[in-house]
Amino acid sequence: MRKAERLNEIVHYLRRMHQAVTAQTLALVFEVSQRTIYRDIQDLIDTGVPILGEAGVGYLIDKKYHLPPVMFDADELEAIALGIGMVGNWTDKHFAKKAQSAYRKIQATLPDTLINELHQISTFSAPSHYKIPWEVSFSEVRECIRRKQLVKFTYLDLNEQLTVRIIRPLALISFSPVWLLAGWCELRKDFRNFRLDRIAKFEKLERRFTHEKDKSLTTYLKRVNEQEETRFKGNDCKELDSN
Amino acid sequence: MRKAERLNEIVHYLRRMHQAVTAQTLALVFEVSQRTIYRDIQDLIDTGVPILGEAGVGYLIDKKYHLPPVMFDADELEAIALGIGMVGNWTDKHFAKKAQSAYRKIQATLPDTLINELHQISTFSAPSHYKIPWEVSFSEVRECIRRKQLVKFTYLDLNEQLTVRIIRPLALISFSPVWLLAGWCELRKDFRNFRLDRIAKFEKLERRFTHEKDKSLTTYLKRVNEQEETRFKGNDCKELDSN
DNA sequence: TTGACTACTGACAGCTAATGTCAGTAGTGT
DNA sequence: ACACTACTGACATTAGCTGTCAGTAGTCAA
Repeated sequence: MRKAERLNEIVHYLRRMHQAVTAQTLALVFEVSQRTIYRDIQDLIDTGVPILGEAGVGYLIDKKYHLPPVMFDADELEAIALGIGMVGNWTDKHFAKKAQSAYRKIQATLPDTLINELHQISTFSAPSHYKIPWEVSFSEVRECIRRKQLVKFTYLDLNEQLTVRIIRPLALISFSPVWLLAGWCELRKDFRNFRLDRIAKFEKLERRFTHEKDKSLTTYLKRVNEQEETRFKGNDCKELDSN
Repeated sequence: MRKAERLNEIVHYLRRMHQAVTAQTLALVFEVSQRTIYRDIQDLIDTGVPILGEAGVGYLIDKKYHLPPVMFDADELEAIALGIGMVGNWTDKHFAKKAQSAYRKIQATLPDTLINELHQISTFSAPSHYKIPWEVSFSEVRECIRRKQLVKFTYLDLNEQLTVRIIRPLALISFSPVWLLAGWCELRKDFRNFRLDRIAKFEKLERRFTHEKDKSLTTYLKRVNEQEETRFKGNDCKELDSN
């Protein structure tokens, strides 16, 4: 069953990438050897999937390729419902509402057989008492990220030092009881994380910033991944705090 | 390669036929045993293809069940993605996989305009260092809930007392760093919560239980809600532990 | 032109997962 | 009651999937 699944996934993967994808990338994503990817691609082409391979470039799929009808299974529904619930418990009202409306849209398309499954869902998320409250508006921060708008705030670091920061907001990261705002700090000229619950006097600045590769989210995530790989586990949350 | 191809062909075959097709027919057409057909159909259903099987009749595919002809907006997509991420970080591998595959199915139906939004998602969930590990298999517990199968285990309560419990498992509840198994305790003749990380020697019993209203999840949830309303906030997790 | 990067092929050993057989349970329609 | 069907479990066999290694050839940029 592994192969059949993978073939499907490869098609989906290629469809949602807009650029060429190399066999090496696919091999990493699907955790198989490149040789296997080459065989898979060949099999897909043999069965009529319009994949184009070019040496030195990678693979491209013709978007027009038509996919078979698909539905969620019971487990997938349960996973989605749980995810929606967690979002509701860990973000703000606005975001929770969006999660709910997405969920309703999904429900609306379900056939009767699956609606019954919904009533049997037995995995929930409860609002946690461990939740650490924050002052800044979650949705406001998200808006600044979207609009590439510089933000300014005072930050109380774990050494209880107060500093004023101006940063390019890049992402909000849920780190269990706390939320982190990841950004490029204009003061330190480097990436930094800030705990939402330690941010005060949050304000949007008029100034927007433009995409710069070495100050982008992609670069940041890449760096974090590299760090993860080269250190042992068992650290606590403190290390993620900024200074 | 035979199987992957056959799975595709079966879908197309069922779509062409407008009446029910028996497993025997499929077995003849594809020159495999009926047993293999049954397995294939199961695999297809597992991946979300809406095939309906009826004893005495045969198989039908429902063409209506194309996935959400639904338009999500950018926020909804972000909320779903975040939820899926949280599920991945807080449950087990099996469940996380299901969440992922659901997400991919949603992605597969998105029009190009929305696919661009996916690349701009900036709200994530990081695997938490606060996560408290548990011994029992998350998926195994879920299976017992589904199958209404009694379970037995030893439980270490917060007073460090060890007891052996036999319960009707009703639901898994995420309570931030810990997961709780909610159930009807056959020993105490009442509803109880058990922290997954304090459960040991988990075993499924042969005996199944039948639905009894006053021992059901619905009743339990109703009771919890009533309790919530009549007490103040600020309690910590201890109260949810059982004894 | 060179060098880096890529697609692609063949061979082979090891092993995973697909398959058929058999035997049984349970639902459907006549 | 009966024929017909979907569906499940166990088990031995083997087909085919996989990784590794080694090599050819196309693409692109400097």
